[in-house]
Amino acid sequence: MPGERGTRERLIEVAAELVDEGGPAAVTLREVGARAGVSHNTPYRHFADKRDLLAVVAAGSLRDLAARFRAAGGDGAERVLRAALSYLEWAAEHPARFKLVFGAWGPEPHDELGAAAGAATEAMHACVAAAVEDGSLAGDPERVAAMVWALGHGSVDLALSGHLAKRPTSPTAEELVRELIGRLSV
Amino acid sequence: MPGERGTRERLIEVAAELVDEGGPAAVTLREVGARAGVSHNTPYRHFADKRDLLAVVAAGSLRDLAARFRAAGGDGAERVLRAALSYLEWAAEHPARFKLVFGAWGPEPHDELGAAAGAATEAMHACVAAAVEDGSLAGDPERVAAMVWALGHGSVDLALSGHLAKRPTSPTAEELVRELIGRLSV
DNA sequence: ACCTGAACACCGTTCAAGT
DNA sequence: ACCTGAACACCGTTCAAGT
Repeated sequence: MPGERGTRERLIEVAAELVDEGGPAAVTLREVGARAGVSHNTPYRHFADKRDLLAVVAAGSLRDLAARFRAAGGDGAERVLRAALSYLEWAAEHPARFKLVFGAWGPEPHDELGAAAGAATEAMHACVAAAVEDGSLAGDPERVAAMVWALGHGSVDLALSGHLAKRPTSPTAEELVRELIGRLSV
Repeated sequence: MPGERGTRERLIEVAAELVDEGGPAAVTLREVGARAGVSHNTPYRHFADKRDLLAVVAAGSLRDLAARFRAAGGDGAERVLRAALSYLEWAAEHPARFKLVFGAWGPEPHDELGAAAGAATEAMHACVAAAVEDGSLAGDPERVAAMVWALGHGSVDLALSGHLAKRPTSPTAEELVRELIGRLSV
């Protein structure tokens, strides 16, 4: 059948679903197995452990993000703004997965997750480098890219934690990103 | 004895220790009880559940942060910079507690944690409002404060997740904060 | 008021056994 | 190669009972 997929792909799909529904804590291997129609220890046939499964889910989300960056339209500073706004949208669509991606993975690195993070970083840097080159953004490209990324990330994370909207007059994440890029524009 | 403290305070202390050692996952009520010299269900005499205990730990950390903001020396933009840098230091000293404070608390709010977050936000806003008033920072105070907070928070969070230093030439969190405040200065 | 011991339901992980 | 069922150690939470 065309819709058929391997067990491994179904396990990843189901785990992502569970993360979206109730955060990483809601992902139990027993429930993953049940929803995928296999036993609760079948995941060990495809992943080293629970952390590995969650890291693969996170890596997939980061690859989606990188694809959005690459697909951002416009030129120069305008394109950087659109890429940054797509970051906010991505986080708003899957808040729990956003928290998972940037959560506590501990000291030991995970290859696939690290590679996906690197690719997303590169995609954002490419947007910014082009904008600095065509003269619509001013400053060292490395620093500008990191500032946009950090401010966008921080806005979203504070908003999701409920710590940004503590004051009634607090600006939104989108307003912050627009203001920063405005100030970085030549 | 002068060093004596109530069971409740010891439980909070021990839980904070465990968070620092191995993240929220390392905090088991059994280990908290053992280290505090009580049984594993004594915490339920003092806290609604595990989440409540962790939220109280997080609230204490946020009160420390607010105190550092208030204690920041200097004037105007200089004082904002020092407050922001103390945020970076605070996160670097207790990375796991930082992740806990801004972690996933779910939809239902926690009174003490919410109040502590509000107090920290107010302390940062007071620094920025003074700097805008004395003319060393330019812009709407609400927005400037939120930008500094968001960029500082995002830098630290990305650094702790290992996603900031993916490129060899990546700037540090401190460099990003300095550059932002430099650009916001008149 | 504060604490304990036993108990329940649940979870990650392992392993011998099945096809 | 892939999956299952039983088992182990562990955890959050509850509760009757103790002082």
